Amino acid sequence: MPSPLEKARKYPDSNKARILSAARRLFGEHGFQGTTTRMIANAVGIDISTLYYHWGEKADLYEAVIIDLNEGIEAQFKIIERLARGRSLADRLDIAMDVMCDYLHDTPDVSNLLLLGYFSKSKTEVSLDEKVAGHIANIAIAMGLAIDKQHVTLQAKARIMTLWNAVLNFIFGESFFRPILGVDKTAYLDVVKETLKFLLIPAFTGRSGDNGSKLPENR
Amino acid sequence: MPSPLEKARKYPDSNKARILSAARRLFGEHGFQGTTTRMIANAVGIDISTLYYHWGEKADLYEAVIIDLNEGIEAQFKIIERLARGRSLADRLDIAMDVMCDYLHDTPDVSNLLLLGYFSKSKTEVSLDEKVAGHIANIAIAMGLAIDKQHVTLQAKARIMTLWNAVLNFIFGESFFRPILGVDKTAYLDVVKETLKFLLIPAFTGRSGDNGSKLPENR
DNA sequence: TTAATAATCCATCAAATGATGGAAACATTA
DNA sequence: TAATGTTTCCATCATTTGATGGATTATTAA
Repeated sequence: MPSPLEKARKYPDSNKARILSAARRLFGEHGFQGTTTRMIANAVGIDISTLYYHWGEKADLYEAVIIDLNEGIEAQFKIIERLARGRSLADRLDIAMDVMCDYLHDTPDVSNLLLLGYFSKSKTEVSLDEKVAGHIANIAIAMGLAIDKQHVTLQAKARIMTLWNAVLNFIFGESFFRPILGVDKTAYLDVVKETLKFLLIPAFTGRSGDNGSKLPENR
Repeated sequence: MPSPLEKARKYPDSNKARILSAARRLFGEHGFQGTTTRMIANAVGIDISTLYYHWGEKADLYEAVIIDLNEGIEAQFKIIERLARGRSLADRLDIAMDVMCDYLHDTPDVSNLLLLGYFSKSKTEVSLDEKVAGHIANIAIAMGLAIDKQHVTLQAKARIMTLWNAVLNFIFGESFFRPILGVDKTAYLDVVKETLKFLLIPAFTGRSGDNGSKLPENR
């Protein structure tokens, strides 16, 4: 028996799938509380009762969105692991940063929902923490900072968490941060990558991360 | 004529001040949408109409909270600037991290409200961006990365922003991140400081940030 | 003390919101 | 075609929420 999510993914033109997609975008944009079922139904162009028919109550729909989201992230980590295998630490860090930044920039809902999930104290939450703990461990292993999931040091976790969150922040907060930096949309992603590598590379490899910058030092 | 905020600060036992204080905590905890005027009035132990009498509509109260908040942050930056003056870059970075982390950890509302402000797309917002741009520039100058507010490079801004946000994330998301790291409340702040310095110091000074760590390498 | 001002509460409104029952339209299968 | 199951919408409810008018109490000034 296929799960509701599998059914929705299988028929992306169905109303059920469209509801999930619109919910993902709107929950990411306005948060759980800030999104009404009417907003979602409106975005799809259907009546709210159709929404309730397919997904049950609002919290259930939100949960489906989060689960869907996590599966996408896990797939992305598999890609990183494959690309990074056999490379040097500096290369692995570089690859991981690029892949993550590109992925999150292309699917901004992910950043939005993850950050809102971290910070919302509401009880009606899927257990995001276990998922995230797994993600962190996966990166640690892919980067060669740990040999398996059971042996990730506190320090490695904290450092990965910092950088992972930094990407999420820059993507989610683009409309806030980009005007402050005064760059256009394409330059923004480059600045973000460069900044994160500037912090990341020397800390982990002991060499400077300033070389190789393609950005002018103006402004 | 004193502003409403000045009046509230002058009489911290007045209901007007108590409303502001409770609003700050609750807005930080549940966001603007997730906080009802009844929740705030309830926390203070008064009727909602008293709240409306003192602060007008909900958005006005929220605005007062944000303004109050920013003045606190600015005061904190003055402290950093005073402590950092004349020190070496490595020392300045170290001092800035310590002061910021301690301040934000003691007043977690600040992190909560700032991050929610970054990420909420609602229109009813005070212009936080200008304030934050000013904060960033202030840090850049205090750290000796810029000579004045008009000459802060794009790179310096982005780097400071990253670290500033990292602190906010760790404080706001403590209840989410601390279980993942598996440390107690007091150790958490040390891990955060150590992690940020690990990234910060070598990137800016070219030397390793691993020495001087007082944390065991276990787990 | 008295008049005026400030602060508080009670009752209530209108709008928005989550949610549901039931009828109608559509699709599938026998 | 007839019968059955699925999907959609209309109408409607009960709550919640932001907000206000007006009466009542407390405070201050004359």
